[in-house]
Amino acid sequence: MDEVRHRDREGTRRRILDAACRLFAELGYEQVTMRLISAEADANIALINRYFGTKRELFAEVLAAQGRFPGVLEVPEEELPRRLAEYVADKLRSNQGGPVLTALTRSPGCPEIHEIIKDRVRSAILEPMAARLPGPDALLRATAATALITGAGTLRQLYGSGALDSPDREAVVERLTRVFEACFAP
Amino acid sequence: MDEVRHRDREGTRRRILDAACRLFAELGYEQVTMRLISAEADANIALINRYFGTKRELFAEVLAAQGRFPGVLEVPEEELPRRLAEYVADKLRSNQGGPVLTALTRSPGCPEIHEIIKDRVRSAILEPMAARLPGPDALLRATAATALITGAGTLRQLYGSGALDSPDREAVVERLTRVFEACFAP
DNA sequence: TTGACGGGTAAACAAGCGTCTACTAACTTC
DNA sequence: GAAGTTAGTAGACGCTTGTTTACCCGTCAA
Repeated sequence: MDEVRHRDREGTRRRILDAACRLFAELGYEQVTMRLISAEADANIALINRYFGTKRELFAEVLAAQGRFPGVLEVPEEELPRRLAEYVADKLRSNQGGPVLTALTRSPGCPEIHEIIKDRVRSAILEPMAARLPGPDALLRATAATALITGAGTLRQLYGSGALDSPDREAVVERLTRVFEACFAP
Repeated sequence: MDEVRHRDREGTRRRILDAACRLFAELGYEQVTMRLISAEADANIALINRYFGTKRELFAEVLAAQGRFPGVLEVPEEELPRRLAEYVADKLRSNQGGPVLTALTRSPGCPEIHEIIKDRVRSAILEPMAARLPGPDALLRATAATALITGAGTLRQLYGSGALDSPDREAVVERLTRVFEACFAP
């Protein structure tokens, strides 16, 4: 029997936004369909367009709802390389980067959301990271580190629990720490 | 008026394969349609399926036709970091990696070709590179370097001629060289 | 009680995709 | 010259996509 559905505009809107966030973060933009979101949010498809406009706009709102690079950067500068290394080794291990990183590793090359990803990566990752690096070429060094994170995510999604974490975790973290240090060194 | 078309099976097959290679290398898998390939190759769509089966199989044949990581690895070990740095700074500057690298930077997260990319990246990049690295953890170190190349390609495609090459090229090459050295160091 | 407002729903829409079928016409073989 | 083989073509097929339309019906003010 059909449950009587509550008439709860804000609640429904939030359920849709949460579902979209989860799905985009797991599958990327193109693999997520409106029908998949509606099923996950237990809401009618038409409501997605009614509340958010187009799929593109919904995606933009999901990314905008994300904060800056999650807490990883809030650390003294000398600990940053190790912290990022652990992030790559652990967080990426469970495919649990946020929607911004997922957009970089699963949905690049989709022209529809090119500008959105571009702006969000800059404001959520590149610029905060560059701001923490003293000395010249801060943006270049932040870009190198971001490239490493991005590429690691791509390979991780390709090979699952292979390669990057098949030896003991400590060896991986140690290696990545040195690489990040090379990215940041003046 | 319509030119009389030669009946040239091998020629047509090659035109299709070349066009597909060019397009896949520029746009990635999903953005390339069968109709786009047929137009670029100036051949009828049905012929693509006739000669290559499915789009997926055509893509696999394009990747298989590519050699190993193009000549970049054929260099003494101590010159490898700088060589890769120049490759990333220059070759990626013009979006001219081959179809294999493009698949990594524009078409990851497409389940349809997951296995194809996986196998090809391993055999064309990871394993040849690991084979050139003496000492333990060769695969891990090759993976780190590949992650850097991949991520650099992704960011490059995102920001165009920005970030990674906005300062003088020499600074970029110098920086990347150090990072690759950190990837390869025992 | 009535009437409008608005959240929710089902169904259809147009467009694009990969793929396939039926046909034409050029070359080869006898 | 007739018959058969085969490269090439046009068009449609079935499916999925994002998006929109037309319609319900609970809620609440008058």
